[in-house]
Amino acid sequence: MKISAQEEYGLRCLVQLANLQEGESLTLPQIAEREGISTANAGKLMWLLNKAGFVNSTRGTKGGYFLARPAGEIYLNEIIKVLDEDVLSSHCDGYTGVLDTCVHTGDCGIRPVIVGLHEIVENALSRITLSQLVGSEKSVDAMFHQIQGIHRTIEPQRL
Amino acid sequence: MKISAQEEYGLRCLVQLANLQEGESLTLPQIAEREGISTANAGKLMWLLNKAGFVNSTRGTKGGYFLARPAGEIYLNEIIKVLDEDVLSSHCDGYTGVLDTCVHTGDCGIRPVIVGLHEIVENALSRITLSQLVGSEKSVDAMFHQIQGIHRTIEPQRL
DNA sequence: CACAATCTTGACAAAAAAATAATGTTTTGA
DNA sequence: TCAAAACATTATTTTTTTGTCAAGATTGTG
Repeated sequence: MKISAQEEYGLRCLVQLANLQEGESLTLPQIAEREGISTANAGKLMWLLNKAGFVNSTRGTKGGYFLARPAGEIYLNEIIKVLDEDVLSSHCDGYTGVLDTCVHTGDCGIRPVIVGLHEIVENALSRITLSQLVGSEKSVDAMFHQIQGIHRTIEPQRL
Repeated sequence: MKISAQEEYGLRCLVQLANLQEGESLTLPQIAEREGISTANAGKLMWLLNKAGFVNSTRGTKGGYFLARPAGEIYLNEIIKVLDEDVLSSHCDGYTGVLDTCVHTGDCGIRPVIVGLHEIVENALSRITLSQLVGSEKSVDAMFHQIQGIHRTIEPQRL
């Protein structure tokens, strides 16, 4: 179970915009440089996020991207759902092996686990807004664990 | 965030073996048929699971696969870690964009969220054994939610 | 012992995802 | 008005993930 490239980079681009002051915006080359991705890739991601209503843009010189809503009102579960194209709702159609429909269509012992995991993740993400990701790693870590009620004994560090 | 094909099919194959009585085993064609996947694919998955120590096999006529340990002693988090190749530990090296290292190596605001999500999932999976997946969908669903302490108002159903 | 059933393993092909390229449209300002 | 800067959209290429194939190795059976 892992985060896709689209989720990772899309979220990171949004955090960049969440860092801006009212009235400011970022161009594609600026976003691309700040995240270490290509301008073309940034363009595609922002196009997606624009279509989904998370960001707005203005064209022409002095143009750029900015959040369509206050960062404090954008929850991570909404973002992930768009960037991941709501993968749960098509799960059973996606793993049918060589057949047309999954052999476990009737009564499936692992489906509750898949659904349950997604519920858990969705639930965790639905408690976090974009604005809560703008601080330092340490502060975000503390926020996350406070909200989720998990306690850790070691310091967060590079993986 | 989604389950990979390897995780899905690998887990399903293990559940098939968990259904067996002591002394029984399943051949690759049998596993393949029961899961609706090709024999070749089943072979690859079982090879992986064998290497990881979850199953044992005997060759020749009357050969086949069986669990290396009692199903009640095999936890889902161990299985997923093998089938997913422990993706968390290489996360930061995997999303470096066009650069050699991630721009957020020093202080990263979203890393705690990624790590935290994996902790949550890992924690949920570490409470479930293979033997708990052998029942009906309804019973597995009840088990899952009882263990995780989550309550749902709607019935589980096909996605 | 020979043969058939079975697992093992590495190479290869197909499909999906990700990234890039190309082309077009809009806006600003000299 | 025209050129430059910027976004918008679709097509193409590249990379990664999945799945398949084929040749080899092992074991049981008659």
